[in-house]
Amino acid sequence: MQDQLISILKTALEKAVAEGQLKQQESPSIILDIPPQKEQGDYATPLAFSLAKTQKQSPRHIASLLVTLLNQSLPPFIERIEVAGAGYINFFIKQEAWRKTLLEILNKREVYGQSNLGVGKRVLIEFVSANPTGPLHVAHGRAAALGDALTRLLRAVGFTVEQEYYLNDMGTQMTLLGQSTALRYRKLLGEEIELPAEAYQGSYINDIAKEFKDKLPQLPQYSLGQNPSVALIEEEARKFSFTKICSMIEADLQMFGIHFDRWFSEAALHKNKEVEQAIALLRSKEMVYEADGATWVATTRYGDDKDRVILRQSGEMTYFASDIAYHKNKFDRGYDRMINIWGADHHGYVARVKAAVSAMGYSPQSLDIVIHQLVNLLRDGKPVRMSKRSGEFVTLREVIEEVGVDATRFFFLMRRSDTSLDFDLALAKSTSDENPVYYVQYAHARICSIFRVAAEQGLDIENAVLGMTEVDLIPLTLPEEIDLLQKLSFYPDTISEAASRLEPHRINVYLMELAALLHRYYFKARIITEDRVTTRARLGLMMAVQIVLRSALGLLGVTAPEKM
RNA sequence: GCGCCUGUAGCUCAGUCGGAUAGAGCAACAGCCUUCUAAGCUGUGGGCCGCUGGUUCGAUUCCAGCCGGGCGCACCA
Repeated sequence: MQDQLISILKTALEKAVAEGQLKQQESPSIILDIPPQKEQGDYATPLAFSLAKTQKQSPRHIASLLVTLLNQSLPPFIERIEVAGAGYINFFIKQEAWRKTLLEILNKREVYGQSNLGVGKRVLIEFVSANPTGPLHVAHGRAAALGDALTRLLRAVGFTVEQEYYLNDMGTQMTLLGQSTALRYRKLLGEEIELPAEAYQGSYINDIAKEFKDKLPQLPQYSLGQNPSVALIEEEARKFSFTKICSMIEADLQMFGIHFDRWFSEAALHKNKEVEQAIALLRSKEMVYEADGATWVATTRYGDDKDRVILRQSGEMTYFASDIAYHKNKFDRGYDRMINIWGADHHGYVARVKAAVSAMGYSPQSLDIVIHQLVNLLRDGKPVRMSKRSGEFVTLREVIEEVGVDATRFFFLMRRSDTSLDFDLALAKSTSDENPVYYVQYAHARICSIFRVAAEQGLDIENAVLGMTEVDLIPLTLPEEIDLLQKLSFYPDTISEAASRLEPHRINVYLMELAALLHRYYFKARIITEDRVTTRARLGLMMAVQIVLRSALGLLGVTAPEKM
């Protein structure tokens, strides 16, 4: 519908130019709005205002000129077009047009709303990528929900999307992890040991150490009756803990409904000499220099605040060196787009990574870095204190176990990612009208319930809807019905917008609006009436709402329950 | 001090590629269940869109400066 309006407006513009009524100019982007008042029509465009300046004519004049031209060949779905206010062009749509939309939904079913904007394009989306030193906590959950919803959105508009988790499986923190487990292990054996402050403290380390204790005797040193060295224990503990924690993380994600296509190992980058190659590439671009005993990349040349070290005085590589190699690897895999999802605590890295990408000769425009702000976990409005140092943080698993996958996902996605998020556990769990998840799911369940009652009365829904034509939908004339139809017709636009702006929260907002209209309608009118013709039309409408609710919930990874 | 994000109703937030009288939920108050699920619906009140200036026919939206909040500013990960 919107596309058609835009295209007839374009035609009218061209005509006006051809007839000399308007000067030739760059075709302006045509914006369609919903007027604030019903009397102002179904759609409106402020096009005349934006033309007024370059055309040196009053908006009102331009608007009436365009309306005259539009009226010369009015498409059948338009009732009339008016000039309003200082120069708005208002469109009044015939009801039959809405009926066409409904039929389209009933025909397309779950593919309604999808488009092909991204067909043939491959996207790599990297998210979560938490260090494998402990279980995922709530902030990772937001990243996980976001990455997965973006994946679903991008797939809905035709992109081929791969999900990847970058695994920091080497370096200081892995050493520290091994030491932490080893210390706990030795404590279990009765040694008197103070745990250093920097060691990982969580109780999960203790659990891992217990398992480790059972496993360690299998080492050859033991069978030979020798005592293994501390270094060996730490090395074994590192490998063991890493494997354990990775499977913990994977299990948590699986519980959350997320399965990565690829776990990308940082260690593999080093093993395959890719870090060296990336540095060599930068060297060839004369981006690398030595100073103060370290090796630097001149990222300031590409807009970073300061140059960055890649090889420390000690001879060790920094993580930034791996990151450079990782991004080189991504670009070399030939994706059309790459998306990274990072927490706000990493936003300082955006400039340096983009700089490194540019410096290697790749296009930084192909890389989107989505930053999400942190999560404030609340219970009944009061903050839940978290401290990673003491190991007392709320894990994603705990949240999911307490409030469920659906509510957790919905809450994480409800807000724009660059605003901080209040997540109230008590609210997410409550089954009251304060809780938007249930509000939306209830709308879906309600429709299912209507269908069950209809079925009891011998109405075959599928049959009733199958082969429906416009004529069958004529009974849909209530304002609440038109509102629903109109909202349904915006679904494809909502998806494209959410996908192109990488903003899944637009789907949450849409869902709440659609659910509100459904609930309102439910109280205004009975679906199943004595009148077979009306009943059939209304069932068709309910089916369309159900299809869209289910589809939109699906984009968020939230289920659409049949019963509540 | 510098950088990024943010400031909209009492609270939590939509809206912002400049456009008509700025929206929703919650909270408050007043109503609605012999009828397809009341996890719902209806109504009322509630706003210098942080402040100041600039650009514009028009600014909550763009720009600059200030003020407040969050997060970063390592040869840490």
